[in-house]
Order: sequence, then C-alpha cells, then structure tokens
Amino acid sequence: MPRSTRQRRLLVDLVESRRRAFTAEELWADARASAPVSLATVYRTLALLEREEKVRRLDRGRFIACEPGHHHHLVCRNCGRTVEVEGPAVERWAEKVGAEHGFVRVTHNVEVFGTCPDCAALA
Amino acid sequence: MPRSTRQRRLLVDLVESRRRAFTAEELWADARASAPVSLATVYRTLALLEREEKVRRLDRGRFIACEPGHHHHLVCRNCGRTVEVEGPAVERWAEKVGAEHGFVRVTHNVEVFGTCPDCAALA
DNA sequence: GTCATTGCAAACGCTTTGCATCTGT
DNA sequence: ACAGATGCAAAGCGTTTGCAATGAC
Repeated sequence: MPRSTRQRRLLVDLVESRRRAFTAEELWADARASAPVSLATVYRTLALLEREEKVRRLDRGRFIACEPGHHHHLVCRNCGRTVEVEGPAVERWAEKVGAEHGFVRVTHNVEVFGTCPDCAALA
Repeated sequence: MPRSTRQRRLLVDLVESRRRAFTAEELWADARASAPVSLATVYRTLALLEREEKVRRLDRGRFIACEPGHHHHLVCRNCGRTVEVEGPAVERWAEKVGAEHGFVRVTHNVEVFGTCPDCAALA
C-alpha cells in the first residue's frame, strides 16, 4: 500500500489545490519552492494519482486535477483554468453513435476548450 | 506550393486508402514495402496532411485519415477501424457548457471508442 | 536554375527505469 | 526488518531538425 512520505504529501497537496492544467515541470517547480523533490518522484506521483483517477492527462504533456468518476472538463486554452462538467447529452449521443455502427463496449473522451471570462476580459 | 514527389504520392495514397488508425512506423513499414522512404519524410508528410485536415492525430501516436471539416470519429479499440460520425448534439452541448461558464471561442474534441462488430464477433 | 523535398543522423522533449540508498510502518 | 519510496543519471520513445544532396518544375 502507498506510504505517506514527505514528498508525496507535498505533491498531492499541490495537485489537489490546483484548478488549472499544469505540466510535470510546473508542478516540480512549485514543489521545490517548498522542499526538495526529484522530477522522477513527480512523475511517479502523477502516475499514482492517475490510477486513483485524481489526475487526468490532457494532450501536450498537460495534467489536470479532478475527482474520480466519469465526467468531462472545460479548459481555458489561455490560462489552463479547468471546470468539471457533466454531459448527459454526450453520453447518450456516444452510445447511440456506437450502437448505430454495431460497436459494443462504447466509451468516449471529450474535452471542451475555450477562453475563460478572465482571459477574455484581458483580450 | 507542394511538389508531387514519388515519396509523397506513395505516402498520400497509402494514407487515403486507410480506414484504420495507424502509427507513423506502421505507415513507414507499409510504404517501404513498395519503395524506399525515410521515416523523416513519413513524419513530414503526415504533418502536411494534418495541415490539410486529411489526417488527424489521436493519442498514443496514432493517426487517422479523414476528410477536412469538423466531425468526429468512432474508433475500434481493438483493430483501429474508424468511422466518421456527425454529432450535432455534441456541438450544441459543448457550446452550452462553454456559455454557461462564460467561456468564449468554444471548441471541442471528441473521440468515441468501442469494439467493432468484426472484433466483437471474434471475442 | 531555383527552391522544395529528401535522407541521414543528431538532437529533442517528455517520460520511464535500474539501481543503490533511504524511510515509513 | 522489510516492502515501498526516493534520487540520480541513464535510457527510451516518438518526433523534429540541420544540413548537404537530390529532384520537381
């Protein structure tokens, strides 16, 4: 079972308080501002959180913190701010599309991108 | 303007006749079965086709051939077979979700995965 | 002839891993 | 004590790039 180490506590805290997409390097930088951690440990911790569904991997090496369970994210393409969203319409649509083509065990990935109100105000 | 070289014609033909997701290495292997091409040229051609929206990049280094314009794909998670699908319901949902949170210039990515009829029959 | 394209090999960026050392339980 | 975690540096993997040679127009 996972052990509660100084490094892990620090990283998990940092991740869970984050409402923006981040890269491993950014998390590393933030963590080292408090105490020494290696980049390898950052990656190992992210992999751990990913298994626990507390972190999801976006494209371009970006990660986002989230809660376990099926849901989607709205992500600001400028500042990385994230919002968890529900999508019953999408769930139904994906099922339907799959069924229409005879596919079974249908799943889907959705990401919604846009410019958040704060970033839109600055532009 | 782009020139019609032997390598490019070969690669474009191979890509356009493909109805399955593929990796750069797979395309390379297929191409070399006909004539010598370098892997760098494979990547450069894929980049070109991506700009022309004739190829889309999936995760895990997979690519799929498709037609230009906004649409989504249903992909067999076993054999990589792809089907282009329309998703008006998703378009509306994404717009709504973005708007509800004050996001502007909203876009979205959707991929639907499943097991295709052929693969389901074998399992 | 000119400029796009190619091949090659080196460089890249992100991520993972082997191994010896350390530390939580 | 012992299994799990860490740090480091090396390796991995898919992809991109600099440069000289080649080939399309």
